[in-house]
Amino acid sequence: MTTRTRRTERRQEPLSRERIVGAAVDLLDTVGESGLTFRALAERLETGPGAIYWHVTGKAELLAAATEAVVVPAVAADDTDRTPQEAIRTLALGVFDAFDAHPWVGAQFSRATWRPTLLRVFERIGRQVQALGVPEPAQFTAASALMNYIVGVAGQNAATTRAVAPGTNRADFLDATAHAWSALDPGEFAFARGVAGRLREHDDRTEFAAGVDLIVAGITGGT
Amino acid sequence: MTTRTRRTERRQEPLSRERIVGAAVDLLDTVGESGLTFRALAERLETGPGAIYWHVTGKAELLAAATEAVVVPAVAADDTDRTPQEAIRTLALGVFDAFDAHPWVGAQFSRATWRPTLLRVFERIGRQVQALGVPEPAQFTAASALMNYIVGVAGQNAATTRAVAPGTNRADFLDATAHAWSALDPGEFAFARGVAGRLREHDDRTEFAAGVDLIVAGITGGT
DNA sequence: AGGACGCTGGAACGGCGTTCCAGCCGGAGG
DNA sequence: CCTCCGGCTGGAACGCCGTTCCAGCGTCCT
Repeated sequence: MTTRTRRTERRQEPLSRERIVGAAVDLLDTVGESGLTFRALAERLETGPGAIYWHVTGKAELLAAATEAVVVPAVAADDTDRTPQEAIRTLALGVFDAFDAHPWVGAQFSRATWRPTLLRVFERIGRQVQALGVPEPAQFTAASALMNYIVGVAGQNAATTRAVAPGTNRADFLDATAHAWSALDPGEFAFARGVAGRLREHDDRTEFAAGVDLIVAGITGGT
Repeated sequence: MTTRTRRTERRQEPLSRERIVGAAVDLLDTVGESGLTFRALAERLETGPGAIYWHVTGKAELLAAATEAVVVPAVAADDTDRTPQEAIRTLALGVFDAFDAHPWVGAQFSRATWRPTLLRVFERIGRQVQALGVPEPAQFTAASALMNYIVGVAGQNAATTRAVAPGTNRADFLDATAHAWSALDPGEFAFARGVAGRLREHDDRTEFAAGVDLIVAGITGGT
């Protein structure tokens, strides 16, 4: 039976930038940042490393494309029938959840190749700032502050929770951390020791959202 | 003249963890993150790569030690004779300036090896939060919010300004960015186009400090 | 039918982090 | 004084990485 009856699947579906970026996101999600390798990517796509370079220029562009593929949908929520405050909150939580689900994304925003993606986030935030009625001269500063807070704090949070070994649940991790803090030097780390117990009951996501609301309140005049 | 008259300089001052970390910081500052190589480090220390491993366990520990060497002095300012608000502001600007002077530090805080350093920052912030008179149940949340803002936003700012090619000055860079934004698609990037001109006159450091003040005001009750 | 070309994928290169180990060198013990 | 020993050194080597190169496949145009 050497004859192939099914001619339509020639060898496989052809390579494409989309398929490559998709496989890269998968690899980053499952094996982590160090697991994204041109060789591993080639194996998953059943090809050689060289073929990938026909579609992307190198690893930097690949990481940028993977970042964009994750972040852009997360900030593309529908705005209609929402107050600007609600829209900003939704957008912020979209970024937060995307960073949380794909811990490698936060690190990308500390590197140099993120610019187009960040500009998209800035644009969406800026439009809501306009809708808030912020006067034109203050719009740039207001949008910058919000964007820096959202991307910066969400990234910082993702870096913190990434320390959790995969498989352990959040409660166990917080328990272990609280225990470690309680054992710190009482002189040097008095404050951390004292608040160690609060670790168990706090909720990063809620506190992140509260921070967004606080900045929005500050922007709109605080009156 | 094959005889060595100077016997005192045997070969060099001996290797030590301190000297290695110092050279690593130098290398990171001058050549950037990709310039920190065990081979380059060995050459600068006039030794071989193997010798370095007697003093540090690997590159991860080396990066963590370099980060600590830069950040800890930056947050160790003298607190006496300051209001808590002033102390927090000074601390925040210390982190901001350290991240700005050593752009590779911000990226470290998105990775997994920063924990001891971050805890030191948290401790210092927490003590000032206590001094502000924040009630005990809210201290943890308040200190977390401040720390996340300070580290997150300072890191984000450092990543943005790092895009500047070394040698170009800030005004030229802002000019070029403003020009690029003005050329964006009017439909997709209406807001960014509109505020492009504001880029030239804004000051990241001042706006960062204003954000810190805003959060402090929110923490202390906002009355 | 034949040529051209987009696309493939395996081989190869230089450089990386890391490991290994032969040997140096200063001080403790005879 | 010599000898031995162990902390410390530094160069060689290993495996893996990103990237480049190129012979050849398949498809479409002429």
